Amino acid sequence: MTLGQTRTAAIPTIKRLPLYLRSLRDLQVQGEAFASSAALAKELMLDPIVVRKDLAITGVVGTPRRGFPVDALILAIMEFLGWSNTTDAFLCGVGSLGRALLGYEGFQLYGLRIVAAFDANPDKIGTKEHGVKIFDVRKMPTMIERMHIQLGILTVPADAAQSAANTMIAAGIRGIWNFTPVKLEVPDTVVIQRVDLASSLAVLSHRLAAQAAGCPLSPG
Amino acid sequence: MTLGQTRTAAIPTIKRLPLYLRSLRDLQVQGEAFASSAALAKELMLDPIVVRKDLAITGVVGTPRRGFPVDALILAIMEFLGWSNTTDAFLCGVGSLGRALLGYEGFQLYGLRIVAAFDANPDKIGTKEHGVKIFDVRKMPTMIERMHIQLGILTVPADAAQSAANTMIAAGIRGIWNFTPVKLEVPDTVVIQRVDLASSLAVLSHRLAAQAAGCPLSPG
DNA sequence: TAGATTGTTAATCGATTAACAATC
DNA sequence: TAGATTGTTAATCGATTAACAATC
Repeated sequence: MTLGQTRTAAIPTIKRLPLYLRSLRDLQVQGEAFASSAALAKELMLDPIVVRKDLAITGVVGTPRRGFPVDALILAIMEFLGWSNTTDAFLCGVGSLGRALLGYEGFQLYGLRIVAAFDANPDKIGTKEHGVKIFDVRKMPTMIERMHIQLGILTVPADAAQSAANTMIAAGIRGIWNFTPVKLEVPDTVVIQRVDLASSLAVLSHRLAAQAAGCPLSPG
Repeated sequence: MTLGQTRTAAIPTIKRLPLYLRSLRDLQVQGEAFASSAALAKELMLDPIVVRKDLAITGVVGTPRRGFPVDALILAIMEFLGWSNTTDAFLCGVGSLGRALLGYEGFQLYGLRIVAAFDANPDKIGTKEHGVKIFDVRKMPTMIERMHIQLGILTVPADAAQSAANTMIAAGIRGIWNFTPVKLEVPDTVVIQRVDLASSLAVLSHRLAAQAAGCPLSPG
């Protein structure tokens, strides 16, 4: 079944694509034209078979004895992820985490540009943070509509998360990158991706405990 | 095979434990003594079977018709994750992300306390951020040894990541929570857990693209 | 050509889901 | 007791790993 240009891919594969992208960009800077699955696998501590299977979804074919063309692969991965064309996003909640994300310059590599931030605190409204202007959160809906913003970054306190998400969605946001610990209830036309520090720390804590108990686990 | 107190558990299960913890704490505040797998599942949009299987690794048994005892379950999950006793951690790299983590009060719920921060910038050394003192990074090794710190939080720029990790490990750190995009090379006695924003954004981007192409995906 | 590397098809492994007996 | 909910055993599903033919 053909679904337009978007082929369905496994989540683990999609999570690895940015890792390849980073390695490939390093190789590109070093002037390498080709990268073998073995070389990429070694750098990322993966199996070469995983690399070949993952890269297959980009449609780029490698050549035996040489590997995969670096430039073409970078373009194909970015295209696949929709990172070729910059996506404009709004950030809601300029606390310490919100500020940190506004200051993160790496997002441009992922085709993401935070064009405005919003907060309820009058002291913050009208100021700038890392070059991004902070607006009154009450202006967010009209600005989302007017600028056709599709992606929202949610960095408000937990108790304001669901309400802010509702506002975003009502105004037409299609995806929310959720940095709060709240499980948002949203219509299934809206995509939610949560960054869960607690889950990450849980895995670390458990692996530390397992190590201490003398049972070395494989890297997760 | 008994491996001390630590039972081996699936990574997906471990990642879900903090979610249960959060829901259970809410229920505890509401005065609920018992929680059924169905109730927890509904709140977290999971299958009740998943909940029961996950909770089984804590050793807490539920009672038919009532569910699981909330208080006991909270304690058991925290114990399982090693969050009952506070873990002292050092943070290395007080950029915008480092500052954000220093300001995050939620960590105490996860048994984590950042007791000192380190940076190479003389302007930052000697100051405090969110109540945590910032020291010269050159003092980090001796302080790790003296205070028997086991956990390091890495928020330095990418090009300083491997070197800072080496320093931490040489001084006796056993686990690193890695917020840089660098794949660290470490001895396998050291546990690394990476928080990868790019992977998270990749999944979001891909799901948005899939939605746009008219093929709704199940939540990941 | 010989040999290394790709891409694909099959086998394994592990997590999720289903079915159902046990029990309060 | 009847009925709801647990816990376990089996079935399904999907990702990883292995095997190997194709090809430069």
